[in-house]
Amino acid sequence: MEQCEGNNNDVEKERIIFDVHMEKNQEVDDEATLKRRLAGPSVLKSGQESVNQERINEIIYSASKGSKYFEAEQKRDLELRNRIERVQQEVKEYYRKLECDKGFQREWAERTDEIDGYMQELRSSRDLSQVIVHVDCDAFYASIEELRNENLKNVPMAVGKGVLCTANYMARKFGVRSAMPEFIARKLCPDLIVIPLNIPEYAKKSKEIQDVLAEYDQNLCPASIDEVYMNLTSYIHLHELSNDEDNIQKVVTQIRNKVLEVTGVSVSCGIAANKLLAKIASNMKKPNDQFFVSNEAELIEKFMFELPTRRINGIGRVLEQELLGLDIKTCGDIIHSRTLLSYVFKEKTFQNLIQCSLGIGSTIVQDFGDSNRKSIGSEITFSKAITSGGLLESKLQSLCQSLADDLSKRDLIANSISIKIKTDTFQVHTRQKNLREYIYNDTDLFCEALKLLRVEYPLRLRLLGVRLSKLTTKSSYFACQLKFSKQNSVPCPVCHKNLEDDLSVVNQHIDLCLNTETVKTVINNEKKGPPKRKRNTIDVFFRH
DNA sequence: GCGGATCAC
DNA sequence: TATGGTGATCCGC
Repeated sequence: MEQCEGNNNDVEKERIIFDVHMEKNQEVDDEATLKRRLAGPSVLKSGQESVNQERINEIIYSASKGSKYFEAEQKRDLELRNRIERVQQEVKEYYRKLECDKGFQREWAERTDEIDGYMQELRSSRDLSQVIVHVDCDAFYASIEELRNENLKNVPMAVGKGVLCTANYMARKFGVRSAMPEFIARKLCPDLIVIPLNIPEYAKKSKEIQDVLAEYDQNLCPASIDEVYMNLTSYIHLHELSNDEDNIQKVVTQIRNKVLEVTGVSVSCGIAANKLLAKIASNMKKPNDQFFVSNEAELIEKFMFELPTRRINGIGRVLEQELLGLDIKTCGDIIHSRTLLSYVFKEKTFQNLIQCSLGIGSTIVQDFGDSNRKSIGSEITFSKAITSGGLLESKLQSLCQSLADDLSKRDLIANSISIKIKTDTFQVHTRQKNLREYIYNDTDLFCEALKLLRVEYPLRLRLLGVRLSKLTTKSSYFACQLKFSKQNSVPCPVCHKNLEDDLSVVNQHIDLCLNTETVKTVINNEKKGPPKRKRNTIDVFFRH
């Protein structure tokens, strides 16, 4: 009973804090959240420390006002704020029940115990034995363009077409950022030089960088064109280096110097015991520097405690706002409000929040390459909205053609197709269909995509896309074929007819037969691939 | 299974 | 005047 009263006092305190927070929230200017939204997702990127964010947001806001994009964003912002308000009302109700509803008090206390048990399990599963480094190239595309043309080094410059992909640090001082439309960037920085994309160059440089890094870890895991995870544990062992911070820092400094020397690109590194922490760490000291996170559990949790939620990979603008609506700013706040959050969010989201806030993450650094691919697609934005009809359908056809090329390059066939459309009011829709047959050539893609598209007429589109999923490789089919092969004749696994043992003959025949359930089953059995990586989930939760 | 929404880069 | 392309995942229905 005593404990129960203690809890009640705590609840009372929480409720008062929350009410004060809600009152403060009411005072926030209605346009403030929209201004932040329009400022884009990369506001907290490095190189922005010295800019006057308020002023920049004001310029972006007035430059956007009146456009269809603006109106669409305004609508989304309103929906988000309504959602947040609904959750806040829910929370008020929880606090009300906590004050007077004995049954709910008990449930809440039990839930808290359960969560604490879950956290203990998570903590005991912590693997702190690995030395993992996240390598992140600084302003990657921009730094490559500077290597290609030295004159660009001393001027504000960005890379992209219509929308910017990245900006050099000089441009960032003006508030120019990735994902920003060019015309707004020019308002912020009239002298901005904008360079068109040279993706093949960037891919080449990316490979060069990976080649240097591979000397330290052969199994390195590229996370994107400009990011790599590596595991230095073996390297340190092999070179009989001691495992202390000093030594690790030295090795990473050496790696960064080597990358810079060989490729001309500066990188930032995060060093930690898992990928989650390493990723956060590489962002702590950008550009051209490194940050070390201890591998002692206590220090890790201390590090996470003060960390703003947004720094976690996977917590974006929306979830950040939703959390702020509950007065949650840091990972420490997440842990503190854990019971409430277990009511507010779904199981997956909740567990992820708790895990991340404890600084627990995967230690698996392994490149699955293309074998893990779930979908492949192609989409295009039109310079002017296109209405239903021949022109739109010819655009669809060329999308299907390029997609078919991609498929054949990767030896893939697909069992599901979807189209994506964005109307001239920036509303996005997808239409998906599972197929009875595997498809891969442009004609079949176009035929299926066209059916999905025509249903939606009449349309006025600013974007059209096609995406394929339920993929498998043609070669997995070859493997299946070999299994069945005999000396000089091969039975077709579909119709069991004996075929001449000649690759092209068999291939042609099976292409024709590929639409039967039999083959689909065999192919799926052959496929399977590496086991799916699972999060450390413990299902003590939400058994009902 | 489908469609919308969110997220990363 | 004007706001990208590719891929993944989660959630509600």
